Amino acid sequence: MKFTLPLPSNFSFWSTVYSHGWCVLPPFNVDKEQKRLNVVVPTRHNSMYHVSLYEEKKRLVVLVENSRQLTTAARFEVTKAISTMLRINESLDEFYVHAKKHPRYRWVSRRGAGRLLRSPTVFEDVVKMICTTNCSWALTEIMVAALTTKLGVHIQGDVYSFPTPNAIAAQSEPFLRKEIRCGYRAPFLLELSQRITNEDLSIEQWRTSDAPTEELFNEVRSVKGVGEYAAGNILKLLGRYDYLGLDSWCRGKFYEIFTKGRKVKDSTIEKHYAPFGKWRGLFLWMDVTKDWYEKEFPF
DNA sequence: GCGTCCAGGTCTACC
DNA sequence: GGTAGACCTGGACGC
Repeated sequence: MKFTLPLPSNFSFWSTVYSHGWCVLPPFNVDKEQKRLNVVVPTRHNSMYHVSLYEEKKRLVVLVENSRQLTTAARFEVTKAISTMLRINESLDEFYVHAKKHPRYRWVSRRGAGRLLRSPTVFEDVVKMICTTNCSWALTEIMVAALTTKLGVHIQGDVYSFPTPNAIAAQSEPFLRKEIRCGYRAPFLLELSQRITNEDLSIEQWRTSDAPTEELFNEVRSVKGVGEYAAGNILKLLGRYDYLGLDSWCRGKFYEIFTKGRKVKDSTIEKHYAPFGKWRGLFLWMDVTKDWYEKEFPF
């Protein structure tokens, strides 16, 4: 089944797809030949839709690969999920006004940069973020691939959904360590999944929470395995950019761009971005990923 | 091929 | 509040 969705004038599909590494972590998958983003969209009634997305004539084409017909309710849910993932209805006008004031960031609105791709659920974003901590990107890919193929639902071909909190909570710690290769992160993933299944943590409400950012940050930090870096970046995916979420890669890029490769303290980096107020985390991300936008396929 | 070392964030114990 | 060490894996390196 195929339908299209309108896109705002300042929206760039490809800039959003390649806003960070999520697009290559399953169930996301990029088809470079056809310039499509493939995703698996779960719905409330446990239906899973394998969807292929691409831009055509300023509209987003939604191709549902595993269903010929969608009910009105299912189509509404799929549309809502895609809009959430691509941040289609999130206004970045204020950010772009800010960016245009600085010659260094004039390229940002021109490229339609700033919308950070996110998963259908907050749970998926948080699990993936934990899987990026203290390891190489290659290991993150191994862990996420194992989570989907061993604990997700098979959709079609080599496509699997991302596991639910229930699916992870039902596993043993040794299984997560040995089969998912997540090592010492295993108890963190188990505790997170169990807190959600026991209804001790309403993680999906974070995206619509109107709590002050600092309060939300502390709640995100209450998840074991989520430290300063992970929480800062999870917050960016919740639409809050007050924290930098620095990791070794970001620090390295900052040194390269601003200090001729000389290491500086994190507090120096924080002072550098302080003038950007609540958008500082996004301005940092624009700096460290600027060279991505000059390539068709950054990775 | 094998062993050793290192990088990568977070947690916990300790001062 | 700050710091050291442990956690675990893949990759680089030397032999």
